[in-house]
Amino acid sequence: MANNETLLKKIIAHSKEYGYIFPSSEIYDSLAAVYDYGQYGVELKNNIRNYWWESMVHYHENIVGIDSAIFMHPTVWKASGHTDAFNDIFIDNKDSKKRYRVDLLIEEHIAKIEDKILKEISKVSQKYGDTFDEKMFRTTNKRIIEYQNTINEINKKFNEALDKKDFAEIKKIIEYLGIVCPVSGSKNWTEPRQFNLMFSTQIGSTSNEDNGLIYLRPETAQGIFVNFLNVQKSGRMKIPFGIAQTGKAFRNEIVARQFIFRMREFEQMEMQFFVKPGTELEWFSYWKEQRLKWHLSLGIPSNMFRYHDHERLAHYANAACDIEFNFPMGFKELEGIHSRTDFDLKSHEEYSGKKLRYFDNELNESYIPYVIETSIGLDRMFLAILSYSYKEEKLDDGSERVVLNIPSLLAPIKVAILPLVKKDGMPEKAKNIFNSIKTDFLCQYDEKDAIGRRYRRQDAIGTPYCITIDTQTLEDDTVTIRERDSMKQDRITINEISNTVNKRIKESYKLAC
RNA sequence: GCGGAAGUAGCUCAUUUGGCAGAGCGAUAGCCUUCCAAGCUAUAGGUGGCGGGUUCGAGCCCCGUCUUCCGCUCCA
Repeated sequence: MANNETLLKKIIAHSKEYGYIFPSSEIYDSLAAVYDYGQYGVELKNNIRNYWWESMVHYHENIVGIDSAIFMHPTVWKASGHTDAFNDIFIDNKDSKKRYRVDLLIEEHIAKIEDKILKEISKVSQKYGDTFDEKMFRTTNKRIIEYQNTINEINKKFNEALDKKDFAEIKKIIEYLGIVCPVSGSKNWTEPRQFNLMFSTQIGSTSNEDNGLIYLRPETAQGIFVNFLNVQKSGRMKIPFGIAQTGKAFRNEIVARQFIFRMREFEQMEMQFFVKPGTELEWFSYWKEQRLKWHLSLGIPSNMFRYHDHERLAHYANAACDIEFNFPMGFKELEGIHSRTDFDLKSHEEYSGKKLRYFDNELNESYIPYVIETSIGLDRMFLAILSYSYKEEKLDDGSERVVLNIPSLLAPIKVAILPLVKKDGMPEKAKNIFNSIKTDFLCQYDEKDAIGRRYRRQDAIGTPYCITIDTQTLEDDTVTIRERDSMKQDRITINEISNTVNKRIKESYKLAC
């Protein structure tokens, strides 16, 4: 564990030193849990996004992409459940330092009372056997009626306080009920507090009641759902079909840490797949499998990944699974695959009053499609690639090197062009080569310092191929091509550079569809 | 948000009763070098996180604040 902690630290330091990731607004002491991508970071990030986009949108004729706005009508978030679900009220126990969701504390308390009712019932039902009438008993037994009244009373008071956002009243209820912290056993509570997980801002001219209060989207999925009909009709899409989107999302995390794993501003790559009701679980397992294949296609070993099936499901799902990656902090969620049922479209139908249905010619009827969601964090994928790639190697000659074994398809710089020495016309020759292949790959020219040191520099930023120009190049137009991982060199002609690099990159991954 | 540790050059770290702020690596320019870091010369780079206080004098002591790291509740 200690090793893994230092590994993450090393990756963070390496990212900063070599232009991958910088803390946001660093000269002003940074902004917590916000990061900027540097000159190599942006290339890697773009390459990951492109690979995802091509695998999802270009290689599937029944999946199309969109790019919806970050600003959305505020009602979208009422319909999605975010306005309520992401506005939980928390309370801290001062002794155990534990934080609890107030509604869950109350729920637990109510569950205890319900337990008492059930005990009463089972006691009596054993006595009377088959002739026992539970309904009758519930409505007539004095004790049960009392319990039930208590429950109703708590619910009523709590909901009233919630509606009014009356935090003082909420605290009173908790104190009145004598709820104790399960850990410390004390009733030493802080004031209840609200953590709004959505960022809000003002927009001038919306017509809603809150004076133009709108939110930055906490997920990109809703942009897909509200455009479901637009895309389906304009694209003449037939079920099953998918809509994909990548883009920024924003969440005001209570605790945002672990580098770019959990940021306030992050980027998602989501695909919502619309299917016939009743077929959703088949499609769920299909996409579960497909998405893992996509990860493995990059050549990262399969033991770095694992599935994690959800036991407790979110309000909108009837099946859910994470693909977890073995980050330096351990196995953590990288991608989620959810069977979202018809929750979102149905809810948008209710709130918007617009029919969001699909007419199925085979069945000769219309229905609200069910949805399978694949949702991956781009920044998390970035961190996965980086933490898999970062290696400190001890070489045979006793020296050490730090290398990023980034899958070459995703590497920021693909080719470095290096004159062996800075004289005898080698720099000029090298610049000619640079100019002739710069339209094929992102290249970098470097003539400073000894050749070995330049190789190490390229290793450190993860450049898979180095082309070196030497005396022989001047005689017969051949160069050496050096592989980052093996450090082996081959001699090829200048004309072969593009094809060779292309071929080797293609061989390094299995096309994912 | 709460508790614990830390913050000195781009990076890693020195600088002790409180007395002129330093080194290595890196960077830049040049020299030397014909294939895997650590050859030579020169140069740049610091209001010691920031703000206040104590003191003749603060990087060091005190207070506040910000940021980062480590532990606790949600999520992609």
